[in-house]
Amino acid sequence: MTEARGERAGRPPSTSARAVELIALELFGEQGFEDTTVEQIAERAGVSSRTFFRYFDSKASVLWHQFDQEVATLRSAFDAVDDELPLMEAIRVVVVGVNRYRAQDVAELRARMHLIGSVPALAASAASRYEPWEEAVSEYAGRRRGESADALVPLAIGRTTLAACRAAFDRWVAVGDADLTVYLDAALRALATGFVDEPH
Amino acid sequence: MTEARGERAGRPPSTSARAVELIALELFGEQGFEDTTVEQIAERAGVSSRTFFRYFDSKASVLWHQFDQEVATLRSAFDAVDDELPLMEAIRVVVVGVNRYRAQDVAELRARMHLIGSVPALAASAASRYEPWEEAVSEYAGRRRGESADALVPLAIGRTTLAACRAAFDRWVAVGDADLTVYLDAALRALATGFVDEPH
DNA sequence: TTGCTTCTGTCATGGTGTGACAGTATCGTC
DNA sequence: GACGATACTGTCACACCATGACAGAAGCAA
Repeated sequence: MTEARGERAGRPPSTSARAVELIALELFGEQGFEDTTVEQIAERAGVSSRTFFRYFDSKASVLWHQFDQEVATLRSAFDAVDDELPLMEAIRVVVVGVNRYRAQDVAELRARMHLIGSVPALAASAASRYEPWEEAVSEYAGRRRGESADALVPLAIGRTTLAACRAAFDRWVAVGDADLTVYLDAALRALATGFVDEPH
Repeated sequence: MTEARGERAGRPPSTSARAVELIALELFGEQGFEDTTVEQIAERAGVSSRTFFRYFDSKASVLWHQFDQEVATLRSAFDAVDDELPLMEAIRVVVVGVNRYRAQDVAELRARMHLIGSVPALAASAASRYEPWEEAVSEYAGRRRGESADALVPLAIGRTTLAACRAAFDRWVAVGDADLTVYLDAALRALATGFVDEPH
């Protein structure tokens, strides 16, 4: 009978996932990912390490907290895109559009992507984190092509789209002379042409 | 001065990486990857768990022992391929050719790929293991296009080629009604066309 | 036998991640 | 204000992975 709850109940959380995330990013930047223990993060956040693992599944999960939420954005963008566009063009428009980060977030994004790219343990965790993102693309491709998202080509489209975007991210982190969207657009255009040898 | 060694020296190994690998695969099949401890593998192999970690970097590394050696095969195949072929066609020919596994190895390959696809910890380890494979493709693409392998497009070609192959592998493991090379060929042909919507 | 080399086991240790359980802080209700 | 329900927290114990240090074992060559 006590179903409908007004606002909240029980003891309020000591902190928030976002706050812990920022502390973790700070420590990772100071002394590296491997040399930072969960206990250090928890201590600076004012909680026990046991509580850290209630906020995040693993030490690596901290880096993906923001990203996980962006998959929903991606899905809704696919729902809104014009289906008159050729398939790969629609995907490019959606992906580039979703990645127009606000200027204030660029520094944090860059730090995060740099860590993911340079720390083996984080690169390893990437695969499972990117999976929902890939699936969103595969499902759109399947819908457009009238097949299951599990079919070979939709699956390949999801995977290769992510692969092209990761290449763009890596180049952007390494060079960074232009906006991220420029790199993404170039990589996805190349993918859509099948990487033809440009006649010069 | 004791440089040139005849055959061998020192205490001979108790076992071999290959023998430990087969034991591990057996145990993983029986009771799953997570529920198999390194100590169990080592015990059945007649060594201590410390010695296991001298044979393999980690528990997951066992699954990649064979794969690591195939990258050399891939590289030499790229050296031998006809450069007159269009770039993506050459890549397809090389990759499909390298994957013509002998019939006797198919069962083991399938078991391995199934584990890699279904166990999160193994999927996570995949990224770092595939990296040299991707690089081999990127280097060939860079050579053919007259750019660095680190440039955006060669990097994207390496990553997307692997992504397409992984899609083929997954479908082959799930369905498996035809030869692996059929799936690889189809995925790489689709990639080379930029996933155009087939007119029917 | 001696010395060198290579592989091995034992021991100790640090770190991740989880289950069990009790404690604490807030709610709504009487 | 006392009460129970709820949600979060800390402490404790534990299994497992992975690594460094060190000594012992087993082969070769002189």
